[in-house]
Amino acid sequence: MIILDYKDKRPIFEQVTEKLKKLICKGVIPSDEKLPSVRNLAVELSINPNTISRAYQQLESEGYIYSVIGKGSFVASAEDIKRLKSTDYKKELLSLIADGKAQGFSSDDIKTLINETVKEVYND
Amino acid sequence: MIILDYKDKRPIFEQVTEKLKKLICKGVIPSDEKLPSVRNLAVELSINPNTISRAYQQLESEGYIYSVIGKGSFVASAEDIKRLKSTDYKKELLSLIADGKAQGFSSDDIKTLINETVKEVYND
DNA sequence: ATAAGTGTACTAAGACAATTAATACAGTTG
DNA sequence: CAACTGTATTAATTGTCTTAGTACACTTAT
Repeated sequence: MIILDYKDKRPIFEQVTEKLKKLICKGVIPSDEKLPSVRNLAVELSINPNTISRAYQQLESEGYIYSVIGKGSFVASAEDIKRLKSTDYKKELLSLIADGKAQGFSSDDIKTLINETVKEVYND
Repeated sequence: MIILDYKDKRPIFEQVTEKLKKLICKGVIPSDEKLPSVRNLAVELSINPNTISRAYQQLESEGYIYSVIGKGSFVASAEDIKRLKSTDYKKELLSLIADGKAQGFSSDDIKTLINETVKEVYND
């Protein structure tokens, strides 16, 4: 389900956090579904359970999952995930477009670039 | 010209690299302009010359500047900067839009989100 | 020529974060 | 009761960042 990249210089717990987040956002792990246990995922990825725990705590602090002692960790509700996806994506988009403006791209420059890219990605 | 953020957990050389890159992309430091010397910028930022040197080498490896022993470091040509800005920006845009698609946003979803954001940023 | 200024390279040391290992606690489930 | 959950703590290790110091090769101005 997850493949770690040891060439990547970012911390492992951050990679795990990000990859789980993407799996959740893509719907691969549906809402209220149980995530692998801290210990099981640690074995699967051949890393320490503490590292998985840290990733889970990060995801919980961001609202993507909730953890219950004795039961496990679970993906947040569909409404929560939908809201998080939208706000997170908007935030990234805003940052990128603001950067573009700061670098001198005009409103039309940006729109053109974006339309080209959307066409590429969606093949239409 | 540059202010370091010691709350930021990223390495200092990375902050310096990024901030210089933005200054170059914004045209604050024009093409073929001489950058501050490794030692001068180190004094100005109260950090080690080695750290500045590492940032300059990073920028050179990406093509944003060129360094000459005995002379100094200089911003790349206008054509090079223009090309780098465009390709780098396209790369980020492509990554973000591909992510959006992977997360289930439709072509129209994306376009709507983007148009809203462009309006916000450019106030039109 | 000489001095000062340029980027670059190398080593040693210290600081810090990430990771691991081991153990323990509190709660749930069958 | 036994096996499983997430969480917490401590100690040790590892790797990267940063600094300090020194040195080299080159350019520029005096």
